[in-house]
Formats: sequence, structure tokens, C-alpha cells
Amino acid sequence: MANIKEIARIAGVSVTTVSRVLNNHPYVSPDKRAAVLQTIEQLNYSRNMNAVHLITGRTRVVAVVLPFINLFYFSLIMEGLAHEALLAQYRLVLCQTNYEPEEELHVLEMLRNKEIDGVVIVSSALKPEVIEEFTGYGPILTCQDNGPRQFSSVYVEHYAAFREGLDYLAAKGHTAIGYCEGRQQGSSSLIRQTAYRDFLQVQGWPVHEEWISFGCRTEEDGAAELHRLLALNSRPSALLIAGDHVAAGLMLEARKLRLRIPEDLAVIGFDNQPIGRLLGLTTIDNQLYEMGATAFRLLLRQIQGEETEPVHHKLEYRLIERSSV
Amino acid sequence: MANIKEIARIAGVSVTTVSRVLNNHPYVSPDKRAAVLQTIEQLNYSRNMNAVHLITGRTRVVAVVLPFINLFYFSLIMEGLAHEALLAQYRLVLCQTNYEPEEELHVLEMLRNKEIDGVVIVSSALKPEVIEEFTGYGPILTCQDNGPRQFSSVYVEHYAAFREGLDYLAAKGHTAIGYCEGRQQGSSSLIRQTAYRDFLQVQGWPVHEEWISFGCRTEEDGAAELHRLLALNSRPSALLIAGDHVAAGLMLEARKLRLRIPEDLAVIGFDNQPIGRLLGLTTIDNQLYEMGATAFRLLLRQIQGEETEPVHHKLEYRLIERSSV
DNA sequence: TTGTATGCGTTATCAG
DNA sequence: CTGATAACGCATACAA
Repeated sequence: MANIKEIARIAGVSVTTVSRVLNNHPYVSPDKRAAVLQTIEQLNYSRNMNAVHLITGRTRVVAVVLPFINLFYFSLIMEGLAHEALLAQYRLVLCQTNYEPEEELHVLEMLRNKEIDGVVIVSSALKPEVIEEFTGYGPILTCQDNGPRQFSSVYVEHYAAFREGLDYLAAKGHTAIGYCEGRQQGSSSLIRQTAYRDFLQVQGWPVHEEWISFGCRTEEDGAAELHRLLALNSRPSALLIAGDHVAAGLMLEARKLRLRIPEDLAVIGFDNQPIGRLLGLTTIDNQLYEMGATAFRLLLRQIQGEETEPVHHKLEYRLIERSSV
Repeated sequence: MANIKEIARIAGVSVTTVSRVLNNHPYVSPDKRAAVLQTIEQLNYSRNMNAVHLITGRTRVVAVVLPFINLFYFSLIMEGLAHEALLAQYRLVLCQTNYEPEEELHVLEMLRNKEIDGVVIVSSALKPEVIEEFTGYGPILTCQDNGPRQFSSVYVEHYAAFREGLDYLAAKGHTAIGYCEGRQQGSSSLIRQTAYRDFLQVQGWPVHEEWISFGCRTEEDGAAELHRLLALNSRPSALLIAGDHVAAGLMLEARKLRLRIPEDLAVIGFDNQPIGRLLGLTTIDNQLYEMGATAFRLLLRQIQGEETEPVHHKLEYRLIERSSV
């Protein structure tokens, strides 16, 4: 494949002039520009971007770290990221890590290796301190609430959001409230769990460990959870479920069992997914798309040097009242 | 940041030796290797991959072209792709194109520009002939049935799959069958539409254009479609709906209206999504995850030169009987 | 407005 | 086993 040198030779100009044309620099006479463009056309030339990346030290690529892409939560954030990346003419490298720390570190290494200009960590198994070790190599941003770290973040306050959900249930007269969670050790999961336990304590209600369930990730898990609860001697009258799709699985199973919602069991979901909308699920919207979009915009500012200090951007959650409570 | 030259100087060896250590080449004496490794550690050195990409002409990056990531269909294929990419130590660049041809061309340009080693086109607005113009720059693979093209493909026969769905409905006694589609002009959409029209013709049934609907993409669209059909004078007794989530929206709306499924209206979905499983939706499974995984594996073989001719790999669809027919 | 010369950081080549 | 040197293809400081 032809290179810039050959274009220069054939067009009868210097490589510098070719480079100028390629990068739309001023100070190139119209006839030389035309000659270069024609030669480029004629030889079907195209730049080797790796050389450009090497010399400029930039790649216009941002990596995204998440465990699985085929979950509504992640793919909606990704959509927001991708939309903004498209606008900014950046590329996203999707790093589906399956929560394996080794793979997550791999991505951070890419930052060191100059393969990418920045990293968005949507969800990770790494400790914040480990992430912080890489901040020197380029901008990093997480979509979790990690406190005042050396890397940026865009987040919603899950503690307050959960608290609002619990308050809402309490206001509706519920005093027996259960809780369904996906991961047990996740950064956000832990925050939500704390919110739940704190709430019970403040209310002076006992903690029923059997009303708390971890590992509820799929629709089927939601259905199974309902059966588990029904088998208990004493059971909650309301549930807070992290993940609308899990709540949906539970609700549909409840219908099959001719359980009425909310009369027999009230449910609040989390994330505001389409399936919840369809089922009339009361839920808490976390602005996932906006989170992705904002994350990219903030990271871009840092890549472009317009912002040098870590930024911590809070997004507002919103309780969406429907008919499941 | 330190470079290979500095490592060589400090370790007291040549850059070649450092490079050999970096790439685990044999023929390096243990003591020199140790010296290099220690210096690397000491200087916190890491490779500039852009230089590696430039000289090797490879990047271990594959681009994925799709319109939106936040649709079950696409994100499941992406999951399959990502899983295999992880295994092969390749990276995926997600190019969410919103079906804009300009953006899709951009990605193919990346192949010319040596930024990526290959392209997977999951769904695209480009004509196959346009894609073919880029096959000289590196391996390209689509997830659509484009016939014997100069690029590879992994696909399911939507024509046959739809035909099987229609046969199934007919076997159940339905003679008034409607059809819901997402895009009107998409490559797969056109194939399915042909299958539908051909089927009616073979059966000798008239085509009711008002039983055909395009632009049904969301759950809400499904619900709206039901209302549209109910307002007709004569309406179908069964529906074939491309996309389980759309079918789900319709089914849940039917429940609200106290319409019985399948007695009042039979429904077959497409894609086998979790929501369909939950609702007892009879559907056609298209092996989306497997499609992504297979796509990556095939493309990788071509990148590695183990396969030089375009490959066309057919995946089997499967009708999943549940209770909506 | 144009061109020359240099450097980006690595791997490949080839001679020892 | 080791090393000197030539690529890879481009952008840019500097000189003209």
C-alpha cells in the first residue's frame, strides 16, 4: 500500500505538504493541494493510523469496562456512551470482563500502553485503590459511587434512592419489607444493603435475614424468589427488588399463582426498564442512558485537557409511581 | 516514560535483547533476561503498543457494526462476540451506527487504515456490493444472509424459519395470519417479508395489507399494534411477530383487554428472549449468542490466515413451542 | 507557502 | 546467543 512518501513523490511535492493536506492545514496552495488529492485518489491511498497514533500519542479510543453486555442495565449505559462517542468521533472498545479482575487490569494496562486515551469503568470487581494506581496514565471514570477518589465518577446515590423506596413503602403502611439483590459484594450492592439495614434500624424493626436474598439476577430468579418467600412462615408484605427484570419475573409468577399485586405483595423495582413499564411496576429510575452519555462527555473533557482534576458528577434518581405498590 | 532504548542502556544489553525478552523469544541467556526484567520493573516500563501495531501491521482489534446496543437481539450477539474475543485476547471496538451509512463506512475505513484487523457487521444499512469493495483490506463477516458474497457470513435462514412458523400456525388451523416487522427495508426483514408473502400465495390466501405492520420495534409498539388490529373489520386469528419483546408488549396488552391468548389471538415471536419465556410465548430461537461466538471464531481464522476464502456458516433455528399458539 | 531533517518506539533482518 | 541497523508511516520544528 502506498504511503505518504510515494504520494509526495508522484504529486511532485514534499511529504510535509501531503501531511498538511491530509490534516486540512492552511498554507497549502490550491494547485498543490489539488495535485496531492488527485494522487491520493489515483493510488487509492489511505493513512496508516497506527503511525499517526504513535507520533501523536493519541488514539481517539476509549475503553469501557463492564461484566456482561447483555443486561439491560449495562447495554443502556453503553448506548449512552456510544451515542456521545459517535458525536465526538471517538471509538469505544468494549471490554466484557465477566467481573474477572485479571481482565479488568488488562484494560487498565491498555491505558499504560497508550492503546487508549481513557477508560470508563461501568462496573468492576477491582478495589478503588487498585484503580487509583492507574490514574497517572490517563483519565479514568467510574459509574459507581466510590467517594472522593483520584478518578472521576458519574453516579446516582443508591443509598438515598433505596431510602426513598423504603420510605415510600413505609408511607403506604408496609412494615414487613424484604429485599432482593443481584450481587452480594458489588460496590453498589453494598451501599444498597446498608441503606436497607439502616432503614430497618431507624424504624426499630427487626431484621429478617430470610427476607433478604442475594444472587437474584434473572427473571427466573425473581420467580424462584417468590416461591421461596411463600414457603416462609412469616413473609414480607412488600419487596424492594434491585433490577426491574427480576421484579418482572416475580410479578408474572405471582399472577400465575393468582396472587394480587400490590394487595398480597407490593413490589418496587430498580432501573426503570421497559418490561417494568409494561407491567405497571413502580420503580426507581436511575438515568442509565444519561449516565453513559455524561460519563463520556466528562471523560472527553479530561482527555482534551479541559479538566484536570477528578470530577464527581451526581445524577438524580426518580421514583416512578405505577401500580405495584 | 521510559522506552526500550533506555531499558537496554540501563540493563547493559541491546534493544534487540530487550525486545526478545518482551516477546518471550528463546535464545536469551538467563542472566541477561533477568537484568532486563529487573530494569523493566525498576523503571515501571510498559510498551507503547502503537509502535508495535505500526511495525507488525496488526492491532488485535476487531470492530463490530450494529445500530443500537440496547436491544436484546444485538446485545446478545455482542455477548457471544465479546466472550470469544476475551478468550482470544482480542479487543472489540463497538461501532453503534444508528444505521447511518456514513458511520458504517467509517468503520470499513478503519480496516483500510490498519486500525483494526477485521470487521463483524451485525446489522447494516449498506448494500452488500459496497461492503464487498472493502474485502481487499481485511476480513469482513456479516451476521446476515447475503448470499455468496466476497465476505463471510454467519446466519440463520430467516426465510425457512418464518416458513416454519407459518406452517405451524396453519397446522393449528389458522388461516388468517398477520405479520409484524421492525424495519421495512432491512436485509433480514425483506427476507422475512418475502417468506410471508410467498406463503400466502402458496396457500392461495389473499394478502391483507392491513394485517402487515412495519416499524414495530418496542414493547409499546406491540401494544399499539394490538389496538390497531382490534379496530379492523376483519382481523387475523394469529400473528407472527419479529421480536419477542414486541410480542410481549402485545400479549400483556391483550391481558389487560381480557383477550385470551391463544384462543382469541395466537402469537409466535422471534428471537427467544427471556421475556417471552416468562410469558409462555411460542417463538423461534435464532441462536444469537452462538451467532456472535461463531462469527468471532470464523473471523479470527481469517485474520490468522488459516482460512482465506469467504466462509458462509448457517446456524439452525428452532421453533420453541410454548402456550401462545 | 514549501521543504528538509528528525523523531515517535518498536520489531525485523542479518551478520557475527 | 547477541547486537547494529534498517525499516514501519507519519507529524512537526525549523529553516528557507
